[in-house]
Amino acid sequence: MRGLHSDTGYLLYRIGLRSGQLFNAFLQESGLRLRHYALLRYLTTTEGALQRELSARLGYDPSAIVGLVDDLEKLGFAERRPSPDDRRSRIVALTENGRAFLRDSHEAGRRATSDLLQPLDTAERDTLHTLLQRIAETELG
Amino acid sequence: MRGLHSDTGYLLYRIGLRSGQLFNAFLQESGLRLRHYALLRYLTTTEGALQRELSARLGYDPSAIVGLVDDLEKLGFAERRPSPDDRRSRIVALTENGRAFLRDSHEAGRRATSDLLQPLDTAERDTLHTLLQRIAETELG
DNA sequence: GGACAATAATTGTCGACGTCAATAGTTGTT
DNA sequence: AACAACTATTGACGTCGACAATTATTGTCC
Repeated sequence: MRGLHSDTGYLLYRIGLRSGQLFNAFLQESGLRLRHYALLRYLTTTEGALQRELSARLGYDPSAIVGLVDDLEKLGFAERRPSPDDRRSRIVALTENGRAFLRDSHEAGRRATSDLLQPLDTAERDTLHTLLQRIAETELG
Repeated sequence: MRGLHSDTGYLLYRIGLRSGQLFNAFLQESGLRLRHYALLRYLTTTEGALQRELSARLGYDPSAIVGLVDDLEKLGFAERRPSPDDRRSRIVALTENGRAFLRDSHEAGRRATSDLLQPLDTAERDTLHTLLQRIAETELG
């Protein structure tokens, strides 16, 4: 029996942790964390999303979404709007400030991932990305 | 600008979290967690390791190693032996019970990873493993 | 139409985790 | 002999992810 590094699942766990650390390091100066950033970037794909939807798509607990949107609202990067057809729901949407922040930080974000994938050449990175996306589609929805 | 799922680093982060969850689920009945399991499996690769060495190889803080070895000692899966040439150090080694536990749980462990990698065929799993190992060598030592 | 289940957001709690500072005991150096 | 470096340990702190409970609102069913 060999060490755990022979196990793909464990490698994913370890490298995933490291990747989160790199993301958080690049976000540090902005006062955001990876989860805020993920939420912001998800908002770019939609006009506005219910918190419920954010929870499902990002894989965070609904209770976690509350605090994240609170923080983003305080920074002026996102806002809650009342839903026209359901007074329970609130629609979360990017603000202009949020869009500007994403534009400015885009390069730094790419660099975080690029650091991690440094040992791989371009073709290998593509391969890795494709394989991971297949897993993500099945496992994370 | 697209969502974060287009970013390989973020995918690694998300899938890594999921992998850790699957491992912990399979370990639940044994009372261990992924970190204990990783330590146990590392011990199979060596006659005995200083806690300092475990910290470096597994990427856990030295203070975390203390608690993990405590737990494993209580369960009888590992033991601390005095180091002959340095009274500061303790050598951590697998016990016979520890070896038996690893034998018994080996299949379940493989299944946890196999579940996660289900969307991939054998060749793709090999490819993924190779790429991850390249990253791990550079990033994790 | 009225009772009741289901849903959206929120609050609070809990254990696990990663990081860091501080300490005691031991060794190496000069 | 004095002092720096190292090993294991303890303790503290903030973050993170999972869960239970609550409030307000909507949908369903008889």
